[in-house]
Formats: sequence, C-alpha cells, structure tokens
Amino acid sequence: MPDDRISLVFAALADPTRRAILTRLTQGDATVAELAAPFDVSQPAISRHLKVLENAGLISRTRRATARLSHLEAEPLREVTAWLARYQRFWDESHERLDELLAALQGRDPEGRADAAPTNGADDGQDRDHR
Amino acid sequence: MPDDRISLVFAALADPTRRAILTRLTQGDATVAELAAPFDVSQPAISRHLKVLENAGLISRTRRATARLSHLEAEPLREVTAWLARYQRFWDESHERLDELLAALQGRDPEGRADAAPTNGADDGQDRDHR
DNA sequence: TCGTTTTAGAACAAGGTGGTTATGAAGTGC
DNA sequence: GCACTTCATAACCACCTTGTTCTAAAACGA
Repeated sequence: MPDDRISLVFAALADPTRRAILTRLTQGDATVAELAAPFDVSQPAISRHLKVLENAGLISRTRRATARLSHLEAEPLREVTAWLARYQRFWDESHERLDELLAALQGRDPEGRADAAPTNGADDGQDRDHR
Repeated sequence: MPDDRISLVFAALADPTRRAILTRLTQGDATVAELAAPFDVSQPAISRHLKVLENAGLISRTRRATARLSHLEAEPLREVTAWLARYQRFWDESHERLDELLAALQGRDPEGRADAAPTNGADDGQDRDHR
C-alpha cells in the first residue's frame, strides 16, 4: 500500500480488528492490554495494529506509569469523509436514475444509463502518487 | 484482508490507482482501455484493479460490442460515510479540547485529555468478524 | 538495586497484493 | 468463417501483511 496519508488511513480502516479498536477508543483512552482483551490474538499483534493506526494518524499515545495509553484522533476520519463527500451527488443520481427507470417502465426510452466516456482527464488531483 | 463488505470497500479505496479510477468514472462510464490510459501499468493490472472494485461493489460492468464498460456504483461509499459518521462528534470534541487548551493557556488546569479506560465493552456491533 | 509489570521488537511462517508477460476467450464485422 | 479488437486469466515474481513465540526495554514499587 502506498504511503500517502489517505491511503494509510483507508488501509488502516480495512481491518475489522483495527476498526473495533477505534470504536473502543470512543469510550475513552485505553492501555494496550485493555485493547487486546476482547480479541483472541497475541499482545504483539495488537501492538502492531496500534502502530498501523498511529502511522495513519488515527491514534496518539502517551505514557501512564509503565502503560501506554492510546487516544483516538478523529481528524483523519474527517479527511476521509471530506474525500467521500465528492461522491455524494452520485448517490443522489442513483435516485434520479431510479426515477428515470420507473418512468421508463411506464412508457418509453428503456435506456437507463448515460455513456459519456470522455477520452480522458482522469485522476482527481489528490491521488497523484500511484506508484 | 477480511471479506466483509466494508473491509472490502476500505481495502479497495486504499489504492490511489483505484481511487483515481473511481474519480474518472464520475465523468461517465468507460472501457478498460480508457481507464488504463492515464497509468503506466499494464492492461491486466487495470483489469485486476477493476475486479477489486467490482468485488467491493464500487463498480458494475456491462458490455458494449467487444468492450466492457465500467460504471460507478456509489452506494458502498454511502455506507462507508455512514460508518464514519459515528466519529463525527470526536472532531467536535477536538475543537472542544482546543478551546480547553486555549483556556488553559490563559490560566489554569493544564490537563488536556480525559482518561476513561472503562475496563471493557469493546467493539461496535457491526464489525463482528475479526477473524 | 532488583524484581515486576507492561509493552515493543526480532525472527519466522503463511498467505495476500500488485506488478509483469504470454496467451486465450468473447464479440464484431467483413 | 475468419481476422481483429478488447479484455480476462494463468503463471510467475517481489514484497508486504498478519499472525506467532521469544526476548528485551522502560518505568515503577519495594
């Protein structure tokens, strides 16, 4: 996986264990042992999950005595949400197309889907690192 | 990577090439050759990226003559956004903490961060499959 | 200082990812 | 039917990921 910020965040979120850890952290900071408890994986495995989350900026860590506390940092999630927001109109378009389909079923023009395929201009200006 | 839906979507989005493909598809359906053009990777590599996107439900495909058109399906992005929405209040809390920090800098209580660490109750009820 | 607790790192195995090249299958059109 | 275009699949490779166990480092408490 590439090492740009948003790719790291998406990759970190692709693992259910890590998502569950983030969810747990919404209830408050926690030690490694506390985070490891619900899972039947070893402590080093959890430590590595935490490192992945930390590299993605999704958690920060502090010391308390011999323990290390993990703290949720939600800012990257905000960035991801901002990225996703650009696609929101396509959810709406799905609804429009559904309307079109219903209209078509009632009468004419059984062509449901636009076919633009402009020769190019791809990419979006913030994914400029595909290896 | 696990094979639950949301993990597949996050994993698919973790690759910049695939994100760029999705962005391209916001301009209209496209053939494999058209999608491959902006990248300096082989056609089979693009075909596999498309398969990943299809498995995640992010695109659908139809035939037109000998070509296969890819079509953006934004619904999974909506699901991801819904998942992320649960963390929105923590962005707000960051702001609250920023306010607290500013207040602290002006006077008292240099303790910036709550320390709950409730013994457990982890997981979130929709990530119930950590292998 | 020394033992205890807590966590991280090293070394290893198994499996996945993303890239390549070579080749075959599907569909069109003459 | 046959050649051509378009795409997918197979086989292979390098590397990354996730898990393991074993061990060491860090911070404390006695």
